[in-house]
Amino acid sequence: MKNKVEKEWEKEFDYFNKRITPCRRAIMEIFEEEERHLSAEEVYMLLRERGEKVGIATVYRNLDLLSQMGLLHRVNFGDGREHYEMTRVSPPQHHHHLVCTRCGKVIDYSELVREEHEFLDRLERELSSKYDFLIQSHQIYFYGLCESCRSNFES
Amino acid sequence: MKNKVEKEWEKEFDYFNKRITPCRRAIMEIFEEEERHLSAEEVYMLLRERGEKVGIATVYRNLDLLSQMGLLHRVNFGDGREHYEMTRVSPPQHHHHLVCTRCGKVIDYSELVREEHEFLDRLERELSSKYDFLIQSHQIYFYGLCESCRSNFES
DNA sequence: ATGATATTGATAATCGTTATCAAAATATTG
DNA sequence: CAATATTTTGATAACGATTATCAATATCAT
Ligand SMILES: [Mn+2]
Ligand SMILES: [Mn+2]
Ligand SMILES: [Zn+2]
Ligand SMILES: [Zn+2]
Repeated sequence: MKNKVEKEWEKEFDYFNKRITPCRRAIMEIFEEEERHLSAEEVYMLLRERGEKVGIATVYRNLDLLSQMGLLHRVNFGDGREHYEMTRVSPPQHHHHLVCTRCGKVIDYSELVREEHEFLDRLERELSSKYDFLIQSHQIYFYGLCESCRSNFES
Repeated sequence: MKNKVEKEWEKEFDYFNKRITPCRRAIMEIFEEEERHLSAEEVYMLLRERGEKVGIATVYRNLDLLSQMGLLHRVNFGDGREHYEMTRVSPPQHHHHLVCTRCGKVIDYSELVREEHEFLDRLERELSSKYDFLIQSHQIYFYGLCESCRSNFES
């Protein structure tokens, strides 16, 4: 009886007619374990640490695929490379980002999600009708200076 | 009497101890005329059309400088290159962006700025104190499908 | 003018990402 | 199972945006 516990995301592969390859599974597991934003290069390194032998091109390909499937979120913090993070549905982990423009530090926040939802709902309705635009997702970025960058501020 | 009308942004160069070179002036004028998002390459082309002979490296350098000075906004629509737009203060033109994930089209919107301001003020206060983070700016992106991409949707 | 400093242009280098294409893995068919 | 079709992969070349280098030029302060 191979009653394997199916992970949430496994059914998505069926839906998209994609195979759950060792590489893809490993990438998903990495994002489940590491709870942070990872670049393609970082994912590649973590895969090798696990003993998975994969090419960097495949990592890029699969990060792309997983993003299109909605299993990962692609985020851009302005440092010249893309980062990815897991799309968590249970528990929901809707959040946005504070980005320090000096040191690049990124902080996740999920304050006022209720109010955000309220505001964005209204806004989305407004924009959808006015611009005939189907809104599927949104991202909010705050830019500024983190605590340590402010204290080390001499110039 | 050379009572030249000083532009709003000219004093910023004083403040930052930077010189108003022909290249920098031309770039600012381009952004004043073209009311759109321009990539470095596009700015470079427009400069050459004007007869300004400048190197592409100088364009990159100055777009960077002008952004740091706050005269330009740097925006990223996920197409692999940075774009810039003028920071307009009078009249204030605070706005955000709708990005079509299929064709890349970008729409400026400034709906519900009042409500946005209200909400973001609260949020900023919350975040500033909780994370000891000095917030200086923010950007909101909506991703989805534009009208024409939705109608041409067959697959 | 003289010397110090800032800016520029040409071009090489860097670096993240994508394209290519043959080999390997996996699914489908008979 | 065997034969065939399809998907996925790895190695590596190519690409494209951006940055670094460095000598030449322009501008500033004395
Ligand atoms: Mn995050
Ligand atoms: Mn805009
Ligand atoms: Zn910082
Ligand atoms: Zn579109």
